[in-house]
Amino acid sequence: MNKSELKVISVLERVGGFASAQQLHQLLLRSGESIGLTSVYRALQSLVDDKIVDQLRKDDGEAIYRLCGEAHHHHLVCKSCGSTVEIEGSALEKWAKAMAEEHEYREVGHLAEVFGICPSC
Amino acid sequence: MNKSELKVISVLERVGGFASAQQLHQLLLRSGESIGLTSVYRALQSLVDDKIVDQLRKDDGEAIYRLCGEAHHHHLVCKSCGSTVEIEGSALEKWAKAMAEEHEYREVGHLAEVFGICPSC
DNA sequence: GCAGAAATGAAAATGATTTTCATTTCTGTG
DNA sequence: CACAGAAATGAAAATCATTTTCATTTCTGC
Repeated sequence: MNKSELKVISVLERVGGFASAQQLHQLLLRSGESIGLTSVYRALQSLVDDKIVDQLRKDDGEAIYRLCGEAHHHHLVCKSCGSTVEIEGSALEKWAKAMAEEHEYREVGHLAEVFGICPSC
Repeated sequence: MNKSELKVISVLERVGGFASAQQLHQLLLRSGESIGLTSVYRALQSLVDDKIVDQLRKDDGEAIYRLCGEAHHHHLVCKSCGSTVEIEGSALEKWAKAMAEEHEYREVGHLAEVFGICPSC
């Protein structure tokens, strides 16, 4: 855990939700920290790898990040307001793995989202 | 509905699942069609606007597309050659339903694909 | 204190996607 | 058919988030 990662974690705590790498960089600069955009990306990458930060994609493809202590998981996305809830996905992981093994696929990844209308919409 | 859109629809039918714009372009060229990458992007954009095609994002931010309204099933997609295998998804269906109920979401649907490298690649 | 390792960031590279723009194809009309 | 305006096409350039490179700085253990 190096300096950049600590800075990024602290700004993510302050934000309390999703933010893009560029936004986080701006916020850090504005609050007086000295850090390069490169280091923000590197820190985020490493935090994502360590499963300290959760990364997903906006519709336009830009990555957004938030703190998340949990293991790999998926989202329940509201079709109406766009709010997301983390959901538990171990059943899904098992399924994806089993399917891939059954057909002898290598380097397997998966993609899953559940859509619906949230209670408040 | 112009020529490019027809070509893109026909290749999407052939693929039967998700594919990126670049993959679709390659497939079209390989099957003897003459079409520019620009036109593939333009056609996809317009088909997405018309809700004929679904667009989503892989983890790396690349957009992938598939025809809407295809019978509901899931695929194991080869990242390298694009070939697909239909896979059994009842475990997944149950999972999606359970997650949605747990969070009181209504009108639930889901998307799931498993990616990997097929045995022959 | 010092050598080697790790971290840093500016600048260049990358790669998907979008835009520009000149050219080609289509469409309807007389 | 001819012809004008509209739509479609695609090559090349532009865009933009992200990654890589690489020279420099900071750390670490001895």
